[in-house]
Amino acid sequence: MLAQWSVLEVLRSNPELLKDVLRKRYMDPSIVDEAYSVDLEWRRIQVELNELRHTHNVVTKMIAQTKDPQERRKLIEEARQLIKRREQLEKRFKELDERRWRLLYALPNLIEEDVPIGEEDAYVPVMYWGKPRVWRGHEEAFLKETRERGFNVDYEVIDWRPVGHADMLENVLKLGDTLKAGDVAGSRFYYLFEDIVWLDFALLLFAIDRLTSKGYQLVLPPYMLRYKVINGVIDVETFKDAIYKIEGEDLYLIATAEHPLAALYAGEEIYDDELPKKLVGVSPCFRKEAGAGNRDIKGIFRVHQFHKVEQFVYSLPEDSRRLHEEIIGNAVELFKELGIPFRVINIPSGDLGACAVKKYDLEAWMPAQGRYREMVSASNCTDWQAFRLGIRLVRRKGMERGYVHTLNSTAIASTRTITAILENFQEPDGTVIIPKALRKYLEPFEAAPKDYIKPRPKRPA
RNA sequence: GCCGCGGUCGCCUAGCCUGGUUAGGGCGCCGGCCUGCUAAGCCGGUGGGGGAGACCCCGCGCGGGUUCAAAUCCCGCCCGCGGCGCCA
Repeated sequence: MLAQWSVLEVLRSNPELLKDVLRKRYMDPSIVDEAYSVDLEWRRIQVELNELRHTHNVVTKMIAQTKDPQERRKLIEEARQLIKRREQLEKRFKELDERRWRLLYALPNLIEEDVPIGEEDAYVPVMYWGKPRVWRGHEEAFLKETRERGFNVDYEVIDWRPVGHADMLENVLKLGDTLKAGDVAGSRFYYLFEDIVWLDFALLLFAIDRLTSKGYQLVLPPYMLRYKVINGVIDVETFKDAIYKIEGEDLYLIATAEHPLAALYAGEEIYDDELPKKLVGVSPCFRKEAGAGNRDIKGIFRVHQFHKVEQFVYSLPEDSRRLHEEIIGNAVELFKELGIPFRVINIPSGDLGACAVKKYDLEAWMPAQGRYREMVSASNCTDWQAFRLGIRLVRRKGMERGYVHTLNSTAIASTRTITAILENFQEPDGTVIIPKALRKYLEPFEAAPKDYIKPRPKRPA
């Protein structure tokens, strides 16, 4: 009993606690009872089966040493009888084993003590930053989200209502076309043109530059993964609602670089002196958005594909809390540099993904919508992914074994960040001021915009 | 896509043809002994699971099959290397 998964340990030692976790996540806790009894039965049968296997092994070895043909025949007959019994038990064990794995795979991670308990709206803001522009009509809602939550956020009241990002793209700047994209690919797809495309790449380079400067290692991962791998990284819900499958092949499009980055050390052992391993991945992301219904149907806030720079960290169990603060801190720095007003919230138990024990979201203020919207999500997955992917930790001292912890956080998601820029840096005449931090990444290109994006009379292409 | 060869413990490798010792050896790593210190040397450990424990089971890319018995034989798949073909 060496390397053990924390959830399995709790299942065995304190199933009531685990049931409580499920309840806090608004999941059916009865699965815990089932998993508990199946695991118990599985262990019991295993003892029995191992004994049978042992006696059979003993007889088999005797056969090998027996020269006398008479004696041999007798032993072989005895072995045959043992196999009959063994096979019956093995059939039961196999069923039980499959059922056990299904149940274990359905269990969510534990929950960190400081996670707010409740459904979606029970989130707790932990910081606000920037001086949001608040249209007069949104002032009340804004104060509700700030002052009433105990944060006195400095803001600027404006009398003109900013144009929403979708209209900005489509009708003011005329640098996006979701209607044509709808014709050729479907809703939630888009064409972007000229300045917006430059902006997309500049944002990615900006995030990559900042993170690699901090020592994060740059990775371009595969954009597709096998079932076995992707199943180790995400939970059923995400699978169902987010993942595209390649027809006729055992391949799935990644919904984020987190998936292939987590898989990078699948089935391997990592020595404690190599940790933490900090990675920054860049990739397109493909999402079905199956559960989204008509939410955010306009524009490019919630789309089937976008680019993202992702932070991913492999850590020692005792360091994962600190590194969780670090990666959300990195995202905070990026948004401060961009000058986009935001807040960070602590996601409540009911809204946590199954893999995470704790999650922070960074939400940007959206002046046209009059509310904060998710830009970044930072999760501490502890050993949940590592267990499923078999990423072991080996401690030099005593060669003790366990599982590493994994953490992930968005750095920049291109389209979402663009929506925040289009709304926050919009002037009354429709011009969009480009954040100074991006200048460096636009400078080398003659055709790229530098200081602002101007409205156009018509779509450029 | 086709043909050939290969995949063994953290890494390298033996074993496979010809089924049956405890999967042997080297390196690395951990612990101990020795030592004034270092080097060297010696002993043990170094995949997963179960059991309170003595121990036991499983594990040779993955999944099946044959057999009393499979790393070894057979079938399918995956991956790698070489060759051929095809394509940008």
